[in-house]
Amino acid sequence: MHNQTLLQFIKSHPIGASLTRDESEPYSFLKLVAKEYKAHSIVSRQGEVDTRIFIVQSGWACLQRGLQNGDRQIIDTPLRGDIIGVRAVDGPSIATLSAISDLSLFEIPRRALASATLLHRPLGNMLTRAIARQNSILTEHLMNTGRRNAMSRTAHFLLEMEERLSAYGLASGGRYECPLTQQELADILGLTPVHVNRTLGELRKLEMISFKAGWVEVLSRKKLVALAGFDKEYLRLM
Amino acid sequence: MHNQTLLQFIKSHPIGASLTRDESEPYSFLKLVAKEYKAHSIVSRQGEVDTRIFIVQSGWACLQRGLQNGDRQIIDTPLRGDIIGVRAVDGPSIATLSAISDLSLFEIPRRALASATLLHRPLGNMLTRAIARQNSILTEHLMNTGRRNAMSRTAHFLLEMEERLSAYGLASGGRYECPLTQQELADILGLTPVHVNRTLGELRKLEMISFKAGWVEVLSRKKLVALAGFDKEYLRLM
DNA sequence: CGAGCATTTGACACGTTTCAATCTCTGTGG
DNA sequence: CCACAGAGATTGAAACGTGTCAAATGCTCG
Repeated sequence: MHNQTLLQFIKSHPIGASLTRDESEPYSFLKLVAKEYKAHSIVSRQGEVDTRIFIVQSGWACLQRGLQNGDRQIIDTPLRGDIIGVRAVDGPSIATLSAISDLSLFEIPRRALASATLLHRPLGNMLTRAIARQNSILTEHLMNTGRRNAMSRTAHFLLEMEERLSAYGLASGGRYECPLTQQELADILGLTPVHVNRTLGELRKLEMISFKAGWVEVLSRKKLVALAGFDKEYLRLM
Repeated sequence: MHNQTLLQFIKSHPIGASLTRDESEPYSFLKLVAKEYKAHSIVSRQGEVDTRIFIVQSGWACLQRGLQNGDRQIIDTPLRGDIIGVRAVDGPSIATLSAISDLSLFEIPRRALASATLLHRPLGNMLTRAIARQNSILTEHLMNTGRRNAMSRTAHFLLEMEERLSAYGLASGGRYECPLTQQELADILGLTPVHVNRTLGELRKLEMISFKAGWVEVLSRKKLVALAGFDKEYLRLM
């Protein structure tokens, strides 16, 4: 099923489920229409004004910000259920949103979401919590680039992805599909593609992880968690 | 004046001012009491449950997160008007909140803020925007540690602080008080104190900035902005 | 089958860290 | 009011992790 109402979405969302008590559905008119994007296509460009809010229905998105010299940093890879595009003000976008894999997005005009918020209080609550969680994720990402070396940084990221995907049943037995190229991984981790390659090789040699043909498999969670200093608390949804 | 109501605060806040239209003040009972903390004291510890929300009235706060090996990353240095402690869930805190300078904080139980939100819609709106702005700041911080070298990273941070302080008239003529030690700067920038020292020395030699005796002065904004690739758009409040 | 992109590997360069010593403040007690 | 203690700032030399450049190999899709 590709289309649904916002209320249906909220109920199905890990954050929203616990918040939705009354069933008045005053804004069930707010239909969510899924829009499909091909892998590598651009949804919204840094610097351009875009007042839409997106919610990932399926696929891997990519939120990145570029420097003048052409370097870029990938801020996050939003996955199913993640909300994108909540900016404080009606100004140009801070980052570019694109599709890593084929991507399906719900699209809501910011204004419509704001009105819906006024009609249904838990929605605003949910929004706030969703952004607060993004904050946690960003914080940990910052820890990564600021204070962890290539090995534990990479390990940490791969564990985070597994945890986030698990919340939607998209990972099992430590195995998940990951369409990221090593170049993209580098832009996430603040490293060079070459060094990412060596790091992955090292992790493979230590039998901690396998990453090939678009699939990641955690071989030794224990070793990996120790190396990364990973504590999933920051990802908690409820 | 040290104490005020939440409504008064919102009206005086750059974000809130534009949002507050009706004057019904249904929650004027929500008194903000400023609490004073000595420099270097700890307000709230990483890993402990703390359901308070803080708003900086004056001074420099420090939000940091520690690694097992003892390293730490300073996530942000909240300044006047900044809101701290909005976490998605009632779990242990992600980071430690402490005082860099003498610090004055408003303190609100999360629950009280949530109720106030239900009574006065613009408040929730303001909260959302405040967190969204933190998100922008975090994003840029991530760019810094991920993709900028020591020189432009340092330059960028010093420009950001000037911009943020300016919003409250706490910087003028490119000059502002900055109680940060080089050790703390290092933990913000993801560098070593030694290297921060060399970097500041270099910036001084290039006549871009002066930083001594707790005061920062931008000597050549033009050169600094070019070096940092600084664009203040991400800090916009309204 | 070939084109083009992603991965892998090697050698070397460079930015940042590490370790250790010295210097400069600033506040304090005698 | 001066001397001292302790923290922060500064400097140097060497080590180390990551980046750079370039070439080779392996995939995947038309």
